[in-house]
Amino acid sequence: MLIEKSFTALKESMESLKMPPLNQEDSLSFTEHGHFSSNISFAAAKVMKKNPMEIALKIAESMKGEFMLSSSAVKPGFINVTFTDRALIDEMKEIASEINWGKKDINKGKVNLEFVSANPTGPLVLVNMRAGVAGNCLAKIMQYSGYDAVKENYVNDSGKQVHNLGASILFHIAKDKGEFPENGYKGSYIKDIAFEVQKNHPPLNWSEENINLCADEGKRIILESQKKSLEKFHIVFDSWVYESFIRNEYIKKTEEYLREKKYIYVNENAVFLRTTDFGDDKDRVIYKSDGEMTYFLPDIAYHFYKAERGFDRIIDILGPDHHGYTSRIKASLQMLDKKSRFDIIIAQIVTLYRNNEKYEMSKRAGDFISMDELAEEIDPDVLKFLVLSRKLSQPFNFDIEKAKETTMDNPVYYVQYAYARLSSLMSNACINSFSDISYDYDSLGDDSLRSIAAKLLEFPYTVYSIAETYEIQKLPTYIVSLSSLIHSYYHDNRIITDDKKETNIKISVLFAARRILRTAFEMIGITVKERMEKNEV
RNA sequence: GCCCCUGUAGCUCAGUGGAUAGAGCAUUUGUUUCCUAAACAAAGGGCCACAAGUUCGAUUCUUGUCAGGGGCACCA
Repeated sequence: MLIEKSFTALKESMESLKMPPLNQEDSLSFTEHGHFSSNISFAAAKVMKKNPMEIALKIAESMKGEFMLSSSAVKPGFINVTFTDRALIDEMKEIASEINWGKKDINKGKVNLEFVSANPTGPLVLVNMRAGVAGNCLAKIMQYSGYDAVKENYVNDSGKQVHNLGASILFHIAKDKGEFPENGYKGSYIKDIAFEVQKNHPPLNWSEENINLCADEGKRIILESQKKSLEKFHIVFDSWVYESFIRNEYIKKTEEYLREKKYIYVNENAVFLRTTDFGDDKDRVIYKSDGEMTYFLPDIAYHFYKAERGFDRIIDILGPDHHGYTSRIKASLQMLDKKSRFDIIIAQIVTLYRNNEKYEMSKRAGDFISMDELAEEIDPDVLKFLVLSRKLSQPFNFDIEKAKETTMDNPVYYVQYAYARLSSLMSNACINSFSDISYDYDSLGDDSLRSIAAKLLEFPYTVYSIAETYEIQKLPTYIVSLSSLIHSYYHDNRIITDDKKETNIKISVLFAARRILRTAFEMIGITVKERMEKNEV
């Protein structure tokens, strides 16, 4: 890859000048001043205590490589490199011919990516959709960047909330029922489940045993429907971990370990964990004074289980309600003394508006819009693109009516249209694969075509950076800006002409652009359309 | 009270320790050629909340102020 070659040239230049070794990748930026820009001279200037401009001049002068048209030092000390057309054309060929162009083939380690992890007590809601789409996308980004990513869903299938679910269901069945359970679930789906359970069982009276039976049936039915909801968005997991399994297999082990390490103490009959030793603002209870276990211990045990499976990195994408929860889970992971890197990403709240009015939601009261219902109103492709375009750590507000009204101006159609235009060109020009294109010429002709070619070089680096920073919105931003270049070029230029050579030159770049678009679409999970169906709006 | 997040164009939001701060929508104007205007081009619109500090340089980092949002548990 050209950018790799540039790094090498930069490194060799700095070595020959006896400059300190610095991480070149950190200093990479893509600007309009060249195909490759670096501000490494500023970093070097700090270490060497010299003028950055002076350093930049030396580096620019000594950088070597036949792929470079020029390398220059500018103003305060930037280094800009411009590639030759010949080198860009060779790069277009690489993109076209290598199926996984840009994908890192070195193994950077195993990653566990946990997301969604909803309680099996009701339909998945909007923030689950947000986290699901983001997690799915992030896993693909990690894989492209050289990581071996495992997508995991944790199911809280035991504990109090499941008991409440069972009681809420049985309430609609048992004749001798009492009051509606405190903290019970009120959604209408509960009645549907109750009806289902009633069909398969003899009349049930109010008893602990029957509550558990209803809970089991409820969990099963809800999990099935959650899976279906996820499938609508093509969210698929590699691994499902059940809390019941963790409770049986890992709680004891974890507790013994923590006790041995003396992180546990008793105060007023309650059992505490010294999370303050690792930065939490207060110690947390793992057994209440009535002897009941809190949810915290199974969660630690679950992370113990994760760490034990040899992941180099563990990532949790959590909902907004876990905001105050991150410091204690991080503390507990440090207690386990595993060397895995551990990151928590909070997927912020999704708030719906209808005609500028906020739509208040409460899951427990049964008043909410599920991700299924939303998918019925708005095309999942549109939702995915919208959701991924916003920073995950920021609250996401949008108006359903507006999202429907403005479909004409929706960015997802914009980018799909760019792809469809390219596909049409390829079929008109009878190009089925890169072998139909000739790459034996030395000029790209004009700057607008050159800038599309240069934009393609950015793609892998955009992806790699997301794998480290989790700023997924950079991918949609990239796709939109590439699409914009394509639309603009398409509008201004006739691509297929009688001049075979010129046609071929244009096609060589556009074929590669189409390749990159396709890879990017697959990463964010939107449909790749060879042609657009005209919408009646 | 304590903690976290946010404040960038009329609106919804990107972005960055550096080279002229961007996009979409909205407004005004112009452009229809392979997949079609679901597109392109141009114009207007900004004390990057405010103030101080850090340095060669801050919209970006630090602190404070003001404003908005979210979270605090022997609930899950």
